[in-house]
Amino acid sequence: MKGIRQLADYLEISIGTVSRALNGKPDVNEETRRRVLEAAEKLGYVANQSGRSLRQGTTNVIGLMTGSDAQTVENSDNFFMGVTDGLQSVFSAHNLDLIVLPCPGDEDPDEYLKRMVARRIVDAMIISSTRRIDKRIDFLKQTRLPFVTLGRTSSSADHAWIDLDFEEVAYSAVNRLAAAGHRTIAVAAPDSDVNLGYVFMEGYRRGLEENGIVYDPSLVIRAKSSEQGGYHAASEWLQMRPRPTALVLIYEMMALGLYRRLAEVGLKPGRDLAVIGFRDGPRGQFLEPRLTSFRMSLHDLGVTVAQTLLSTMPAYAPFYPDQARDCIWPMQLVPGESDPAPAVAASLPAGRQSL
Amino acid sequence: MKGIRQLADYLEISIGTVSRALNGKPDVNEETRRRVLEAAEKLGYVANQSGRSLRQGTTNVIGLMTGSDAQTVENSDNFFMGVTDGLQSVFSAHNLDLIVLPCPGDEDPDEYLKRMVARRIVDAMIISSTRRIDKRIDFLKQTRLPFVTLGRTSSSADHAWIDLDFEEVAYSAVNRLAAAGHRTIAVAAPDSDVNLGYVFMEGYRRGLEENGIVYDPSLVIRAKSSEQGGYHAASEWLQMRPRPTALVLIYEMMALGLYRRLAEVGLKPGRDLAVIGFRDGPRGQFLEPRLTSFRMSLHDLGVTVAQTLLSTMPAYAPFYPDQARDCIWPMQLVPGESDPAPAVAASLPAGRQSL
DNA sequence: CTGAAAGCGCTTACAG
DNA sequence: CTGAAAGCGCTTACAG
Repeated sequence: MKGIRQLADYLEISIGTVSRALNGKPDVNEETRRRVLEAAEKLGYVANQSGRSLRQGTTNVIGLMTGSDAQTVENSDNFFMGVTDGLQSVFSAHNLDLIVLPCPGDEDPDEYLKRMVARRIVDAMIISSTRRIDKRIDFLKQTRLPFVTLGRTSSSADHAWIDLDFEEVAYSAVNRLAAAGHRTIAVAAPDSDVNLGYVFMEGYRRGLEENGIVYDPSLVIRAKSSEQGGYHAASEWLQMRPRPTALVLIYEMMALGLYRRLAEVGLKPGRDLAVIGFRDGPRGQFLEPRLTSFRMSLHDLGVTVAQTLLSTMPAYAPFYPDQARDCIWPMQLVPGESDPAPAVAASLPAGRQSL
Repeated sequence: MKGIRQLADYLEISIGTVSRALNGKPDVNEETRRRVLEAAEKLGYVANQSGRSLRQGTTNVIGLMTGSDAQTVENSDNFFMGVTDGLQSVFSAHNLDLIVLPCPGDEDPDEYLKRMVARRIVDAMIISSTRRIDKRIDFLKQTRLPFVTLGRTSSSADHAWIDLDFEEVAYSAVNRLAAAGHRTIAVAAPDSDVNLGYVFMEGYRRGLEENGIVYDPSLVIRAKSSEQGGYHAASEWLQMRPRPTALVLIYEMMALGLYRRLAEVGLKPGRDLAVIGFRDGPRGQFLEPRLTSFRMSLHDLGVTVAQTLLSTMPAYAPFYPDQARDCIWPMQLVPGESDPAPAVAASLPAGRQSL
C-alpha cells in the first residue's frame, strides 16, 4: 500500500472522497465511508504524515523536550517516563502523538530547541528542567508555538506552566522536623541554577522562620542531585560542628549515597541523623530505614500538563474551557522511618569526624 | 521567516538556488552560497521538514521505541537516557535526529509500531524490550523499514541486533560464587517472556553445570524486575529450606528491595546471603554493602547500536563498511562487597523463617 | 454526496 | 552556475 492514490484506485472513487471518509468529515455517504474504512484497514493504509502536515500546517505531534545535562540523564529517575503515560492518555483522545526530544548532551538546549521548532516536526512543546531565566521561553513565545513548561521560571507570569510544590515540600519538611524537636536543620540543595533550587530554598527558609530558627547559610550543602551528591552531602555533614540533627534533601535518590556514607562511619540514618527526602517512590520506600518523603501521581501530573498545554492551543482549547494556565502540583507527606526526634543524634559524641 | 520562498525573495534569487546552496550541493557559486547561508542564519530560516520529507521520501529522523509496560516505565532506570547520548553522537554526524517514541501503556506495542511506521515519521527504528517471539520484527521486515533491535529474539538470525551479554553475566556470576564455595545458588529471573530472561537462565545453568552443581528448578525465583520484585525474591528465599547461600539477580535494582527485606528480619546481604546484581550503576554502587555487578558503557552501547542501524541503511552503509550486523555486548565484573564466601551464611540457624 | 483541482514547502532533474 | 517547473501525498474549498 503506497498512498491514498492506490487506495482510491482500488475503491474506484476519488482521493478526495477517500480523504473525507477517513477523516470523519460529514457529507460522506455512510456506505462509502464504510467501504473506505474497511479497505484502509485491509490494505493497511495510514496517511503519510508529511503530506498531511504540509497541507494542514499541523503535524499532530507534541514534543516533550528532555534535558541533556548529565544530571538529568543520570537522575531523572524515570520521572519523565512516568509522566509520559499521563500525557498520552490525554493526547491520544485528540489523535495527537507524543514524541520525546532528548537534547544531546553536547548541544546547547536553546539551539536544539530552535532547530526542532524550525523543522516543524511538532505542533507544541513541553519543556522541562527550567532555569530561573530560561531563554527557551522567550524564543517559544516569539515563534508563537504553543508550549507549557514543567517548572517555573522568573518570568512565569506570562506563560503556561506546572511545577511541583517544592516550596511547600521544603517548608513542611522543616516544619515536621522542628515539631519533632530539631533545631539545627541542614538542607542539601542543587549546585546549579535550576529554578526549583530557589523555590526549595524559599520553603526551607520560611519553615525555619516560622519555627523561630535563625537561617544559617553554613547549613546549606550544595550538591549534585544524585546518589553521588548524597554521598558528598553526608561527607559535608560529617564535617559540621555542631552537626545538624536533621537534613532535608532536594532529591530522594541522594538518600542512597547518604545512607552509604553514614554506614561507612558506623552511623545510621534515622538514628544518628533525621533525613527527609523529596519524592516518594520505589527507591526511597525500600531504603532501610524507609525514607520520609512526599507522594504525588506522575500519571496525574502528566494529565494536567497535557490539559494545560491543549488549553493554550486554539484548536483544542474548547475542550478545556476551565483549565488553569498554571498550577502548583501538591504533594502529600508520607511518613517513613528516617526522621525521628533528635534525641539520639544530639547525644552523639562529636569525635568521629576523622572517619 | 516563513519559508524558502521568502528567503529567495529576500536574496532576489530562485528558490532552487537557495535550496542547493543550503543543502551543500555542488555547482553553486561560492559567493552565492555564502550569501544564502548568511541570510538563512540571519533570518533564522530552517527548512520545513514536511516539505523536505514529502519530496525526498525521507524524514531524517530515527525513532527509538521504548516499552510501555509498567515494568519498563518504572524500571528502565534511565537505561535509555544513557544510551540516547551515544545514539545521537553518531546520528548527528549525518544530520539525523533521534526521537523517542514511548508506546502508551494501554496500547498494544505492535499496533503502536504499525501506526508510527505508517505515518512515515521516521526513516528507521530502534526497538527494545524484545520478546522471544516478537511480532514487531516480522512487521518491520515486511515494511522494509530499516531497524535494529536492542535485544535478541528467537528469529535473530535475520535482522540486525545488539544485546547485552546476559548469558555471560549469569555464567560468570555463578562461576564466581561457586569458586568462593557456594553450592546452592538461587537466581531471580523475570516472570515475563522477555527474551533476556531465557538467555540469562542459559548462562545460569551452564555455570552450574561447569561447576558440577545440579540444576534445581526450585531455586529459580520468578519476580518482577523492580525493587518490589527484589523484596519479593528475598521473601521467597527466606522460605527456602535449606536456604541457598547465594542469589544472582537479573536486575540490579532488585537489590534495593532485597536488602530491605533482609534487614527487616535482621539479616544482612553480604553476610547472610551472597548477592550478585546485574548492571553496575550508581544505584548498586552506593548500596551498603556495595553490590557486585557488571560494568558497561551505555554511551558506547548507543554508539554501536546507531552504527549497526546505519550500516543497514543504503544511504549510510558506505560510512560503516565493516560494521557487524549483530553484537553481543560484553560486560566486566566489578567486585563489590555483597558476595563473600558462604561460611557465615551456611552456619546460620534455619529457624528464622517465621519472620 | 462526489470529483477535479489547487496548493502546502520543499528538492531535483532539466534547460539554458 | 542559475531559473523554471514538476511533483512528493495529502486536505479542502469549490462546482456540480
